[in-house]
Amino acid sequence: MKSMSSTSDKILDIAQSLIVAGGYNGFSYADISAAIGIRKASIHHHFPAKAELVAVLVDRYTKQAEAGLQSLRERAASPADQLQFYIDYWRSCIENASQPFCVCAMLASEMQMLPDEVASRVRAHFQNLAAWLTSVLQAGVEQGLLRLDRRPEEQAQMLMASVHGAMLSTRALGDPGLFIAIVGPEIARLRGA
Amino acid sequence: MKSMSSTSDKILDIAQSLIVAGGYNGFSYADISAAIGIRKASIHHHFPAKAELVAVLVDRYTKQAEAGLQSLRERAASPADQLQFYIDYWRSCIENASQPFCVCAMLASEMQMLPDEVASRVRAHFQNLAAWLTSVLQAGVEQGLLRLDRRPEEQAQMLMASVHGAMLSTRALGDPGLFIAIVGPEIARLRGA
DNA sequence: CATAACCTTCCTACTAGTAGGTAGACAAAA
DNA sequence: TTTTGTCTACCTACTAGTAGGAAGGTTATG
Repeated sequence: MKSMSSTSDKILDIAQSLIVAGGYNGFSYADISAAIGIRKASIHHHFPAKAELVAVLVDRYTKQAEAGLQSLRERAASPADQLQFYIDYWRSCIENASQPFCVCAMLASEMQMLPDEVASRVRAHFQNLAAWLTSVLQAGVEQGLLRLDRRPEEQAQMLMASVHGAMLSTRALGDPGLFIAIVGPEIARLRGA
Repeated sequence: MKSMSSTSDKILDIAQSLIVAGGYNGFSYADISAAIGIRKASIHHHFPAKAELVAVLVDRYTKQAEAGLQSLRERAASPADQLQFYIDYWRSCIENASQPFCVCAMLASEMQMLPDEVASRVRAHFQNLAAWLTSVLQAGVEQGLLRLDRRPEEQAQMLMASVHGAMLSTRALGDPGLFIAIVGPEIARLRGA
């Protein structure tokens, strides 16, 4: 059994952290090469083109996210707790700086100049996340645990925007605590103020 | 009387629209050159280095924004109306595609790899905007026109995040109507549900 | 007035360095 | 032996930035 991660996984890991830092145009094959001690040409062996690399990366990210959200749904007792765990996940990512921004949020800002194969996947992730939030909010309403003043799908979009906007302000102002200061009250209000 | 804009203004105009589309690393002197029919070297005459160009651009943007927000404060009758005009401004920018994203929000996402002279100015813009929103919310509370369930400065950060997040979702999902669908209810709730 | 000096703006032509990407050799493993 | 992964060496296109000069206007001086 080889528990070490494969080269292509390492490439994707580094590329992901570089994208989180600077977006699609903010990294190069040379950066990855330097980070994992492999030649540029070897990266091209695994991922012939940059657009393809990022498309695979977003696919992987979306799958991981979907699995995480799904398991959250199974483990967390109530819809309210599911929301809480969701934002707690991001809070810890931001506070320990392991991943201070969502890959797809980062790429979404550059949407207009992303290769089609990447842009469509980023859009899909937004749809997935909105759908998950919608269904959690919906369930919360049905169980009488959440109080919404809008339709679940609208409220889901509002919440998603709040989360992404909070990441942006956190980064712009360099204050890790700002994320939870923004998103926390939003969740609290949904719980029924 | 010369009503035509100067070359350096044209350079900044184009650079701004290119940054809105693709961020700091998403444009080059060659792009500007092609857009306004001037050689690259001539752009370097006006702005010796890219970091300087963008720093000047952000200064100009911040001044324009500050002037706009200030005049909004003087013209709009109530704090509630001031908020409404603020989001209406962005709604029209997004709907007619004249400027579908805030320059500083775009740059903020790349914060970690921005030259210092740019990063500090972007941070300043976030502080300015937060301060303006805070004071408007504060005034709304004092006049009994707005109902906040948090301190004005917290509520201002929440609103700012909502606006930026709404821009991001709008872009990611390619749905211009999404902006107002997200931000509208947020304002409505502040007005007192 | 004439003219010399200067300043601004733009140009052509260039540099060093980096981008993504390719060709082919080599070694090790299946 | 064929496949897989890595390498060296290279390519073309593009990056920011520089050197030096031409054209035109402005200002100072004779």
